[in-house]
Amino acid sequence: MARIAGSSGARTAEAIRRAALRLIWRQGYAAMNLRDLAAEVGIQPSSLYNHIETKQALLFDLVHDHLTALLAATDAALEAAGPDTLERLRAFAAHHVLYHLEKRAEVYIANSELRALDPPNHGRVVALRRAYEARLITLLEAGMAEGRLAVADITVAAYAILAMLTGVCTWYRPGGRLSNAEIVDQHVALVMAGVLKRSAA
Amino acid sequence: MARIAGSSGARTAEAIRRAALRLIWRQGYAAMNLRDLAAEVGIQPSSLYNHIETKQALLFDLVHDHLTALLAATDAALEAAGPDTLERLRAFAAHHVLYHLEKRAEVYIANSELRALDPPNHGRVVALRRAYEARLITLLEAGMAEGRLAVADITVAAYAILAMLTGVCTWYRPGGRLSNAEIVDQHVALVMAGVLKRSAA
Amino acid sequence: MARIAGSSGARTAEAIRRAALRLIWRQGYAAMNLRDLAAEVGIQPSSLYNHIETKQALLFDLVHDHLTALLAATDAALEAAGPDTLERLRAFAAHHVLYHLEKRAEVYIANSELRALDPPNHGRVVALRRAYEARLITLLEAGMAEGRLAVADITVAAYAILAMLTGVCTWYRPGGRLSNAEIVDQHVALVMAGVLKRSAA
Amino acid sequence: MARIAGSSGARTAEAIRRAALRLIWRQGYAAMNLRDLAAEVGIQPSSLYNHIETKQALLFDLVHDHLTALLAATDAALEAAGPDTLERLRAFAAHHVLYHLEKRAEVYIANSELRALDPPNHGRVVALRRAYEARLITLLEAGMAEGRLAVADITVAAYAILAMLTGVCTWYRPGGRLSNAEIVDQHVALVMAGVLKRSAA
DNA sequence: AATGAATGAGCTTTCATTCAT
DNA sequence: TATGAATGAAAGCTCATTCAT
Repeated sequence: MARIAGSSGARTAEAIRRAALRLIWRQGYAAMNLRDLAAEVGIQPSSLYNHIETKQALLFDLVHDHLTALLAATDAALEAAGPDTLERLRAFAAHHVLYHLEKRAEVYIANSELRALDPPNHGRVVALRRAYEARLITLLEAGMAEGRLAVADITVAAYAILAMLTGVCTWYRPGGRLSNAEIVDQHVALVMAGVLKRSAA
Repeated sequence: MARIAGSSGARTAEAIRRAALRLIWRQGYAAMNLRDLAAEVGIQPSSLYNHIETKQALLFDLVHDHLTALLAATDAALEAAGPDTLERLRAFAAHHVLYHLEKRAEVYIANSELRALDPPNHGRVVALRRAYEARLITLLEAGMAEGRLAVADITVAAYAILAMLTGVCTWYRPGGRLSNAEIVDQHVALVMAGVLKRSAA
Repeated sequence: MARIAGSSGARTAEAIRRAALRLIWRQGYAAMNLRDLAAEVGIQPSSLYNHIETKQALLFDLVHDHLTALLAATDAALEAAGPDTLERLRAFAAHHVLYHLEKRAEVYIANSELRALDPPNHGRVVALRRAYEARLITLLEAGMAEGRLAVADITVAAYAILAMLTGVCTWYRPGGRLSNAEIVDQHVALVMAGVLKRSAA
Repeated sequence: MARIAGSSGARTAEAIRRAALRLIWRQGYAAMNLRDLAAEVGIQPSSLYNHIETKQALLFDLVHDHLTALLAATDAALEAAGPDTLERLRAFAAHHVLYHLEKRAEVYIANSELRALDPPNHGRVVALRRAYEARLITLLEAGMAEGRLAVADITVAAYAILAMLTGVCTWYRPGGRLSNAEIVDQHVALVMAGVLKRSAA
């Protein structure tokens, strides 16, 4: 008899990814062990290998898939924001914060476990990150060219902005005092206040 | 690395701390192993135990000593800045960035290896971190009370600012295009632009 | 030793127990190391952990299982001896010697490695030992109450008898000059001569 | 200035022996470590080597000195008992128990840590033990020759008696319910009752 | 797809011992 | 006589991974 779709196998694979995400987020890649991962999923360690290639490949998949999805979602948000540079910048910041609020584990891992990737995987992931950062740098360059933004150094500003926006992952707890929208708005405001030419708001 | 000739105990202990700092920074606490640490110092793994209690105690010492030193240096910088709230805020931001530029390894470890501390050590370190964050929160509260700052939420602003300023550790490389002073100035400007009430600059 | 071909898990587990028994008997628990144990069984040291929890748990299992089996076998022997107190006492002594001749390793370990058990395990084993000693003490009390035994102090007598009977483990070598039956008989005779009231033989 | 007799050095050496005796008694030779021994004495581990040659030599000294002293004291007790075989046997048993009550640690170590001695040391100690056992065997042989004792096998009887008398070390606690004299008397009685020819008491 | 058993490499840590001071 | 620092060997145990079933 044929295996039904969404079968136990696929469900197990997805459970492994979810559990790995959580464990690596909390403990780090090196500190996570496959025993604990298997236990979390409710299978034996050896059974993991029906679904993953190696521990390293699992990490790469998680990071790679996250960055690919982030890039696609960002491009969609910029598209939706229309052609105006400041609108696109606001949209970038808002989307970044919101996405990062919702995918804290993925984000954290993609940032902090880069070093755990072996060289070939590392290269591919760094390329994706560069592509993402380029979205912001392009906007800052456009804003400068249009005379509507004022930053001393575009690269430094881009990294500072990304650091600030990403920082939300560190302290955010769902169900906290502030709504996601409030958090997003405040961060967008901080960014825009930091980069806008005084006369251009 | 070569054996440190005529190494007194104190010199070996310091070499261990320096090497551990570097290795944990690059690889993370869990991924660092004591064989490599010993090799870096030029001694046998068992000799480490003449100078450290355990790997865990070594991590705690590094984090604890860093946070204690940061707190002391920050208080000195604030003292030197005089009584004006905005001056003190600028001094805090400037000092934070400069200190973080110079102690990137310590900072990174103190931030990202908190989770590797066992519960008693974790508690003591978190208390120190809270004390440091309180320095900034106090300044923001004072600025708000004086009507010279405008932020929607002080806690969120504090964490966002700290995230941005600390982010410098991620990308800074000594000998890069910008001087430390330029990096500091730009970050101070970004912070002040973000929090100043428009009429109060 | 050679690899056990087609070893099922249970067979390996049993081989580990047998080898551990022998090694601990000869060298003591602290002096036995798991590398040697594994080599004796014909597996790698890490493979031991598919069958034991820890070295300490292995010791506890050996001691606990021995004492449980000894208690059960003793009760069966007493049952078979019928109701007469002196018959039961003879049966106890005979069974003790015979069992100890055949299980010298288990006995020795249970006696001399008590101190190597960690506190919780130690407590459980001591309770089993007390239960065993109580079998003899009960018989001596009954014999005294019936006026057929004469000992100055029942507890001292019980310990002295157990020490004497157990002492056989120290010097017995299978295939020696005396048959097991002769050794048993002589020890029973020594015990009975020591405790019988002169008029009651 | 000359070193005074009973100087700190000699006192340290004696303290080491006393502490080693206690630790080996409680934990066994293999489980005792020189760190703990040094701590017990109040010096650093490396300082032990001003007083002992090796851990192994320390064990040998303790065992050897004990057996030598035991032999000498036994011979003195037999001498004092006069020429009568039964008197000498009673004296032997009484002396054995009393000596063992008072030197429980030494006795235990000499019995159970034989296996921890390396071959040359082991041989020398076994010779001393044999010499001691020979004292009892000689008495039993004499008693048999005189027709006053009745045992099935002299060697078995000797080992059984020694096991019983030595067993006192296992359970004796100073300050217990019975006086040393009572314990001694009871054991002497058990021995004599076990070996006397019925008509010869 | 799942598993129990095995493995080799590696981990942190302990150990008895040495030696210059 | 005492010690702090060093060491090589070894300890118990964990790890990611393999493979026959």
